Amino acid sequence: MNPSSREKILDVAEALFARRGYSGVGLREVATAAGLGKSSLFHHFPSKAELYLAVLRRVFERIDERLRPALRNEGEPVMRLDAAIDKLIDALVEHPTTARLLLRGLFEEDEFATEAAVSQAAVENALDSILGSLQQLIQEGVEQGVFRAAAPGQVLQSLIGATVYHFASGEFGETLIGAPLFSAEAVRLRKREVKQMIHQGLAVAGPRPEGEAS
Amino acid sequence: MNPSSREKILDVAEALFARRGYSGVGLREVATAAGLGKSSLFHHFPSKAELYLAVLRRVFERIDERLRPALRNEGEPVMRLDAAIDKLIDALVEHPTTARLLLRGLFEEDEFATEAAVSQAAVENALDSILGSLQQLIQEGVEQGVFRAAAPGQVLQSLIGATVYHFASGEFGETLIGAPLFSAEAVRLRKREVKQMIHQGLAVAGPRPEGEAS
DNA sequence: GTCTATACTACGATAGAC
DNA sequence: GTCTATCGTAGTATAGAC
Repeated sequence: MNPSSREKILDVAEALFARRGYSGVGLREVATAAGLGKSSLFHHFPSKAELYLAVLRRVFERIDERLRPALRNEGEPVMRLDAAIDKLIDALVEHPTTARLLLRGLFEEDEFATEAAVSQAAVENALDSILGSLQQLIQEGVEQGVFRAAAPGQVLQSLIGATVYHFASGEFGETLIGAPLFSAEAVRLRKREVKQMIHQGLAVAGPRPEGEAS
Repeated sequence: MNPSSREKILDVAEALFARRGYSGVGLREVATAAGLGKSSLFHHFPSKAELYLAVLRRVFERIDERLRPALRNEGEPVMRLDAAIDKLIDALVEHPTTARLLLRGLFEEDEFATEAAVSQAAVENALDSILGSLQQLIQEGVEQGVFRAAAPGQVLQSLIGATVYHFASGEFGETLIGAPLFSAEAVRLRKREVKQMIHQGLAVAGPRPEGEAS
C-alpha cells in the first residue's frame, strides 16, 4: 500500500523541520513537497504546532522501540549500558533526521508557548520514560560499585552529548572526524569511541582530578 | 560611557537569537527591544543575516579570548586539556547565551544559503583556529602515550557534547541534573564530571570493549 | 542617526466549492 | 479529501523627511 497523505506529510515535515527548525519552515513548502495544496494540510493537522509535535512524537516512538528492549535486558549494568549505547546510536542512524530533531526540540521549547499543550505533554512523557530507565541503569551501576560515584544526570548529559549531539552536528562534525557522519564505518567508530570513553576515559593512566579516589 | 546603539542591538539580538533561533526572531522585535524603530537597524547592519553573523562573531571572539591563553600554556597534555576544559566552561558560563548560539550556529548553516559569505568565512576561520589548537593538543597526548590511541576529532566531538551541549540544554538539562545549569555549584560539578570522564571514564574497572588493549 | 511611510512577499489559518 | 480564494498579520527591506 502506498503511504497515506498523513504519513507523506509527516515524512516531508520531518525532513524540513530537521533542516531548518520550526520557524524556518513554512506550511506552503511542506504542502507542495508532499504533493498537496497548502490548505489540505489542515485536514490532517489542525495547526502547524500540532504537525510539529506529531513529527516529534513519531521520533520518540522510534527511539523507544529500539531502546526499550535493550534496557529491559537483565545483566550487569556495564553490559546493559554498552547495549543501550549501541541501540541508541542505531536509532539515531536509522533516520538521520532524528538527532537534529531531538536537539532542536530542546531549544524550541519556548518557541510555541503553551499552545497544543496536550500533545506536548504526551511527547514529554515518552521522553521521561526513556530517560528514567537510563538514569536508573546508571544508578544501579554506581550502587554496585562498577561505576564511579557519579550523579546519573551528569553522566546522562555526557552520554547525550556524545551521541545525539554528534549525529546532529552535520557538516561541522564531518569535517572534524573527516568522514560522512552516517557511513557504516563512521558509525562503527563512533560506537567504539563512546564505549571506550565510558570504560576508560581518554587518559591511559594518571592521578584523578581533585584528589577523587576510586 | 553608555553602550552605543550598535552594541545595544548586538546584545538584544544575541539574547533573542539564542532563545528562538535565526528564523524565529523578527527585526521588529530586535529593534523595539533595543529602544529603536524598526528601520534604524539597517543603519547599523545591512541585513538580518549580517546582524546574525555579527552576533556569532562576537561570541567566537569571547571564547577565543578565554581559550587561547590556556592552549598556549606549556606543560603536559593532560594538564593543558584540563585547563582548556575549565576555560571553555568558564566562557560558556560567562554569557549563558553562548552555548545555544554555538549549537544553533551548527544547525542553521544552510538557513541562509550563501548570502553574506564574507562575514561567514571570518566566523569560520575563528572557529577553525580554536578547534585546530584543541585537536593538536589531543594529538600530542596520543603521541606521547598519555592518551589512548583515539582519533582527535572523535574525542573533540565528545568534549563538545559534554560542554557546549550541556550548557545549551536549558530546562531539559536542569531537570536532568536537578539544579540550575549556571549556578556556581552546578558549574563546579560539571567541570569535575567532564574531567573525570576524561581521566577515567565511567567504569571503575573492567575489560576494554572490543578487546582494545592499552 | 532616527523617524514615518511604504513596497512586496510570505506567513498561518479559514471559508466554501467540488 | 483536495482545491481556489481570501483574510489579517508580520516578515525583510527601502525611500525620504527631519
